[in-house]
Amino acid sequence: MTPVPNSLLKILVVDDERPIRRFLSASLGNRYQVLEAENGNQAIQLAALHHPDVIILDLGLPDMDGADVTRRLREWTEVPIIVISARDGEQDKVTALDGGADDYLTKPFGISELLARIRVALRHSNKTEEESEVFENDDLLVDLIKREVRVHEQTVMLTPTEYSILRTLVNHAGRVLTHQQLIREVWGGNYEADSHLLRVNVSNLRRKIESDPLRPRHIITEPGVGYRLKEIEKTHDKQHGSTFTTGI
Amino acid sequence: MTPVPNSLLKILVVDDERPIRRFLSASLGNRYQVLEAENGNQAIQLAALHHPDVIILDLGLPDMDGADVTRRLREWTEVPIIVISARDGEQDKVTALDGGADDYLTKPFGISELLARIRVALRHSNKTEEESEVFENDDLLVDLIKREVRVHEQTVMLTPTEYSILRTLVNHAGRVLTHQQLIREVWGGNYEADSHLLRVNVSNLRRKIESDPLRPRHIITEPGVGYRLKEIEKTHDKQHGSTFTTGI
DNA sequence: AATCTTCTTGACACTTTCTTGACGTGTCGG
DNA sequence: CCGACACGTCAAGAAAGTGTCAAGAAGATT
Repeated sequence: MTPVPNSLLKILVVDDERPIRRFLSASLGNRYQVLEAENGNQAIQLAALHHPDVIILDLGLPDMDGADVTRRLREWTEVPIIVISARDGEQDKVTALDGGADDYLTKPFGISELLARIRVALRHSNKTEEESEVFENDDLLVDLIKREVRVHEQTVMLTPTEYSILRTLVNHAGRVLTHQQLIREVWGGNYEADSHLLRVNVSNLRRKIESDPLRPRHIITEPGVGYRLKEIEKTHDKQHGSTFTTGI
Repeated sequence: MTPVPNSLLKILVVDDERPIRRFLSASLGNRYQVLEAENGNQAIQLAALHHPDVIILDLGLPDMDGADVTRRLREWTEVPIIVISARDGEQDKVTALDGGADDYLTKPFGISELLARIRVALRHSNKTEEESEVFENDDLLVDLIKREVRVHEQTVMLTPTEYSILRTLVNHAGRVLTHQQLIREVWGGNYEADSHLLRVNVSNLRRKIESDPLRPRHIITEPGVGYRLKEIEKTHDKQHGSTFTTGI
C-alpha cells in the first residue's frame, strides 16, 4: 500500500474489451503508469488499492452499470473520472456527467484528445491539492510537498499509515473527520470499518507528534464521531480552549 | 440552511454571432445570470468586472484568438472555461485544452449537454469553496459543517446525542418539532417512544447552551407538543468572496 | 533465509455517554 | 385545596467508546 502518489502518475483504464485496453495502455504507457480492469468490481478494487490519479471508464461493462461504478467510487474518492462510450446520445452524456463523471468522450476518439483531457483532469486535482501544502500550528509543522513532519524543529519519522492519517487531517484541518471518512481515505473505500485499527494508529501517531500524548493538543478526539486537527489558536484565549463539538 | 449557493451564479457567454449569444442566453437564463460579450477584449473586461463562475468561449472571435483570450484570463483567474467551436479537429481541441480551457464542445451541441458540463465545471470550483451552514441567533452559533457549537464565542462540547438533537432543531429552526419527530430523528425510526429520555437529554443540552437554563431562550418547550428552536435572524452562508484569505 | 519495519489483531483498563428510576415543580381543572 | 398531568433535574448503574500495550502476521530489504 503506497498512500502517497510520489513518482509516476497512475491511470486506471476500465474496459471490458481487451484490444481497447491494450491500445489505451500502449498509448498512455509512455507517460503514465497504467492499471487495467475489465469489469466494475475489479475497477473499484483496484481504485481502492492503488489510488489512481485518473480513471478512464468505459460505460459498457459486463457486471455492473457504468453509473453504478461512478457512484460507488464517488462514495469515498474524488478522483477524476473520464467516461468513454460508444453511445453518443445526449441523455447518456448528461446522466454520466451528473452521476459524478468529469468528462465524456464518444468513441471513436483521437488519442491526443484523450491525453489533453487527462491533462485537464490532472490540472484540476493538482490545483486542489496544492491549496494546503504546508500546515503549521504551534510546534507542529506538516509539509505535504516534501512529505516532512516536524515537531519542535525536529523531523519525526512516520510510517506510511500514520502519515496518511495526518495528511488527511491536514487536508481538512479544523473540521471533524468521522472514523468512516478517515478509514475510507486511508485504507480505501472497500475496507470494512473497524475503528479500532484507526485508534491504534492514532495512538502511535500521537506518541510521535504530541508533546504530551495524554493531553493531545493537535489531534483532538471528538467522542462518538472521529478526530479533528486543531487549527491555529486564538490569541486572546490563553487557556487551551475546549474547542470540542461532537455529534453523529 | 440550504447547501445551495447564495445568489445566482454568473455565466459569461462569449461569441461574436448575435443569434448564438441570444440562444445561449435564453437557454441558460432560467438557472443562471448570463453576461454576454461579442469579442475578446469585451470578454476579458467583463470577466474582470463581474467575476463570473463559468465562461463559455467561442473560438472564432474577430479581434483576438480564442487561445489568447484563455491565456489572458488564466493570468489572474482560474474560472472554468468551456470552449465551444465549430472546428472538430483534434489539434484544435488539444491546443485549447492545453491552453487553459477546461472543456471543449463541438458545434452543434445539445443544450442539455452544455448544461451538464457547466454543472461539472461548477462542481469543480465548488469543491474548493468552504461553504458552511451556520445557524446563528443571539449568543448561540451552530456550524453544521464543522460540527461546532459556540455560546458567547466559546466552543462548547456536546455529546453525540445532544448534538443530534440540536442539529435536528437547527434543521427545522423556528418550527415546532413533536417529541415523536425528535425521537425518531435522533434515535432512529423503530425506537420506543419514550419522551422521558428526550427530556433528560434536552435538559443536559440546555445546561450547556442556555445561559439561564431555568428560562431557556433558544430551546423553547411547547407544552404537550414538543420543542422549538427560536430563531430571530435567518441562517447565512459564507460567501466565496476574495476578501477572505484563510491562510494555513 | 534472516532481519527489520510496519500492519493488524486481541486483551485490558479507563473514560465518557446513555439510560433508567426517583423525586420535585408548576399548571390546570374540578 | 387536591389530584392528574407534563415537564425538568438529579444520581447511579449499564452500555458504549477510547487509549495503550504486546504479540503475531505480513511485507520489504539485505
